[in-house]
Amino acid sequence: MPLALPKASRQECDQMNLFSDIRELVIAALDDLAAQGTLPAGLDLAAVAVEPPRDAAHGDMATNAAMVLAKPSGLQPRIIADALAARLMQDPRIAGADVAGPGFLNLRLDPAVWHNLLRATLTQGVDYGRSSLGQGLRVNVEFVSANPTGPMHVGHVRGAVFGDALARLLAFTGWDVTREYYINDGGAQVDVLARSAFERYREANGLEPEIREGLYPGDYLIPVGEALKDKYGATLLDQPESVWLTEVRDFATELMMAEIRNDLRVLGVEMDVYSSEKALYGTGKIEAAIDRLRAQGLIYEGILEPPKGKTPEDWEPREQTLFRSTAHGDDVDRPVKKSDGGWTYFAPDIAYHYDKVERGFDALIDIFGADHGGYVKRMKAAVSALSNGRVPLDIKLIQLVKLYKNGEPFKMSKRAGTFVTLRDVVEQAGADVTRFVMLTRKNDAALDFDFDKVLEQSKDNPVFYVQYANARINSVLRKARDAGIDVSDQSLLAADISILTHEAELAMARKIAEWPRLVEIASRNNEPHRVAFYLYELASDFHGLWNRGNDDSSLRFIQDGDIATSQAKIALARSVSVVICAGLGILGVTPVEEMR
RNA sequence: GCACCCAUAGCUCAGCUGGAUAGAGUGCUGCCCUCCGAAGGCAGAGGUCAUAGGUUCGAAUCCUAUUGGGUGCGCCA
Repeated sequence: MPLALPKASRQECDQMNLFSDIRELVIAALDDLAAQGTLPAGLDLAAVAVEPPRDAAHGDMATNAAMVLAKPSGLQPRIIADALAARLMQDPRIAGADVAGPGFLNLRLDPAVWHNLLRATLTQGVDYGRSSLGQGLRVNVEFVSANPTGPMHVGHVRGAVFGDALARLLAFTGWDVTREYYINDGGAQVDVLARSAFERYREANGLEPEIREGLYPGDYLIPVGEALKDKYGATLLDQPESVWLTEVRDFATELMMAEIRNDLRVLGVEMDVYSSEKALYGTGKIEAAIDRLRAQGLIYEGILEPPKGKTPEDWEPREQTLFRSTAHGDDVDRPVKKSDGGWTYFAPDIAYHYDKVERGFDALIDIFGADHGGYVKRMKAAVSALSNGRVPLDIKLIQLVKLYKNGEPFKMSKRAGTFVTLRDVVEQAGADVTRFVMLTRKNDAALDFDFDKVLEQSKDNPVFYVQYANARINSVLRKARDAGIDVSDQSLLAADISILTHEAELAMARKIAEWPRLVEIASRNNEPHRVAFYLYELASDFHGLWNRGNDDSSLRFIQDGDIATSQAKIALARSVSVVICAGLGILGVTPVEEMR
């Protein structure tokens, strides 16, 4: 959902996004050309872009202005490009402007631009790249929302990490973010939990548990049974289910949620709000949400067509209460009541999302497992109807994680109780590694998680590679300090950075300049994985520069006996470190200063 | 049958919401340690971006169809 921003606020808050700065320069130049009559007035400049060129040999930045304006202006791209180039050359920041290819204008920037950029990076620290893109609007990110029937397993981890990183990314780009967990404690599965826990309670009282088919067999319920015994002694043993079900259910659910909160904390995820499905029942909230839809003529009694080609055997036409989701883009209308008159799961979901709309959020994001892909359209339809199209809902589907150990697939069986828990993963791989690796794929692609590879210390492990770059930089800082060089950010800022003129060093600065732009793109698309990939590239460039120092000692960061030069070069390294720390911060990964 | 997601180098994947000669890692081939850290470095080979059309100055990217894979499709959440 791209948002148009007034120029003034952009300049105040996003001081050092070079790409938007130069784009504004290009736009201003085009306005001048229009004022002079070189270009027709009133052209739509929205499609004018300033981007990094694919090949660095083409220059520092490229703009497509001449090509996108050729048709609406009725002029040849070459004519526009030449005029624009001449106009841009009047700005001190532009050192060169060459027309190339089909009409690209390649810009070379004055080295002082890069030097300013490095100073800005050091000044702003890990706030470098922060923006006002979200304009302080309120966004609700709902994620994890695992059923409170057991500890979190590895399948939940990716959703948790993704949601948390997305929340951090949005906060970094100017959104007011609420992280929310929807507790599915209103359905039959929590009754199953209660019955399973009750068997463990009998076990704690010295009786033989009967873990019947359909109950949860996992050992994690044994402590729950013991806790029940501590609370109730033997008093529930001879009671019928009708007496204990509600109490045991609430008790067990609460313990499971405590467990889940703990698991999330281990991963470094803190929720702002926990919402309960159960709490929606009996309050009239579900009825109110349905009535709201009814008032729009979107609720009716009707009979659904059976799915074609694959009709369930026990299918029979049945009149049901339906939500006319097709009026808001869905393929078929969806039932909100079961045949026994109770709500379907969809009804409380509608009420829950209505509640989020009512709480005043400007945008909603749901993070679902890929197996819930079938609910995307109906959920969007519901939010569209409930908010009169005001509140956009983006739903990100998280694909499966395939576990590997020694290159072999690692099978999980829920029934045998041998699933890999979140705790297992974090204990073996560590929270930082787990988080980073989970973000090295886009959310809609399946991800392989190999316990051996993620702990490997080599170049093909992106976590290590990025951390290693930061550690190297800190190693330089330590060495410089030992050599008596002042490497505080203040004194680096005071250093004469303009002596950095080597093409490799300016290329490094160019990569740093991409950070604010990358963050913006990642945020607009709700794609935190882009941050992880950028960090890998940044680290790779840094390692490359480091290695060139092996052959060309003038590229080393510490120049013996030349404090001024050393400080300038260290300022560059320190800037890289700042961006790595900012990026890792978005991913929720702790930067390390030393490899062990 | 329908909907959604996916298809890019031998393998695992990026690819900037339409830009220039499609990029990394890994694997393969060949070089390189007296070196701020070789847990590496440099270079090379490797592509019909699943297929066929369309849209336009320009398509891996957008549209249509087809093929192949995944997920889901009333009384489970």
